[in-house]
Amino acid sequence: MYGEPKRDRKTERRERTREEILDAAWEIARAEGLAGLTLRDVAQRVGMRAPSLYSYFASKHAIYDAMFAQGWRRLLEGYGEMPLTGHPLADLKSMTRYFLEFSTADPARFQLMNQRTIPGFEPSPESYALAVKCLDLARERLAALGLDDERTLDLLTAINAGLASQQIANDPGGDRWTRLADEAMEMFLAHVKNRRTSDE
Amino acid sequence: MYGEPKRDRKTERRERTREEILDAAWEIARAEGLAGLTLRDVAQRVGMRAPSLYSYFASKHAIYDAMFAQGWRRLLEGYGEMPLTGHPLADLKSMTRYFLEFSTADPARFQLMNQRTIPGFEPSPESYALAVKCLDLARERLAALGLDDERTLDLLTAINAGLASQQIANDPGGDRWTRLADEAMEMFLAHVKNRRTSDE
DNA sequence: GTCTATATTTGGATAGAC
DNA sequence: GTCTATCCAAATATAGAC
Repeated sequence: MYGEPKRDRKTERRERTREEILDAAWEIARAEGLAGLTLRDVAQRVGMRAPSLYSYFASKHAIYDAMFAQGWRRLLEGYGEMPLTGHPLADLKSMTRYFLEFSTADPARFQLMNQRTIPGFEPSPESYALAVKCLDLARERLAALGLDDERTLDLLTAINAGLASQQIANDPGGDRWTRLADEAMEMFLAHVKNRRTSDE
Repeated sequence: MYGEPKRDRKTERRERTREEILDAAWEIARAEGLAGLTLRDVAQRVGMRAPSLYSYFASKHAIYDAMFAQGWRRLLEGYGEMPLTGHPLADLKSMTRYFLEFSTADPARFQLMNQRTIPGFEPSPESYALAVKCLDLARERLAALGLDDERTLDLLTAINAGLASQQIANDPGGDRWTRLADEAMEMFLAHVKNRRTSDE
């Protein structure tokens, strides 16, 4: 009896290869479009043949699913590490700016995370849970600013998604919509503040 | 010399068939997803074989292009026929509501018109001109309400696109975001009015 | 775990008869 | 203008050797 080894080198190696494959998939999605992803191309980029990928992922959709999870996990981490001030307007601006940078930096990723465009693909419950967790964090952050109802959160996500999607579709690489981020947050905050006072 | 016939029956018939084909294409896009469109399926639905479609459209992308044009033409007509009151808030609400109904009624159409999701597809200049014309109309309408700068228009399109895209992606068939339309327009109008007075 | 070979399906597009 | 026949290419996925 030796007990459990502290690290499972085999599992680690496997996990590294899985990430290599995902990195390659992202590169191809960025270059060819999300729907232009093919297993042959992914395999070639990691120096394999297409069938070998099946040792790491059960299907092409499983790769999309892992990418979906990776995207949301990264955004969640980014939000988690963001320094906040407690000043509503400043924090809203920071979060929106971060979301827009994250989104426009990789339109294919935005498409996978936020739009339903690959026929037949639906994220697994585990992957979807990460998206939910990310929204939960946003909800907490809003609540910390004194904004705690669901409608407010939905309005905010619509504004942010709209800015990102217009930027990506109609001015890729530019800043025609991303530069409206601060103004949009001023508008949003003034609105929700005003609504609260007029409720009293 | 008989002069020109008033109607070219051949051209008319051809045009009718083209529209039949497009109708079929829309049905399939709605059922299978925009990217799930195939020439075989389209042909079958109009009672043809796939190669026969090439008498009407030069390629699959040409079909997408015609669909793109059709979508924007219809939205343009809808906006054109809309009765307006001259009251900014009421008119903004009407236009946004109309856009959201139009968009959520056919997610595949929204995807084709507003997102860049089909690898390799770009609308022809003539088709794109319709999208521009539609935006021009929105610009005029805003100007008639006293809102005449580009930033304001961009902010409005972002809000509307965001509401539609969130509704379609995260609550298809529901009204979680579309029901925010009126509130969003109140927020938007209050903001642009306030900006003008604080400019003076 | 990776490969070759291949099954299987599919889809866009063309040639040429009728 | 529609068809049959076919091309050509691509893509996912599996079987089985090494």
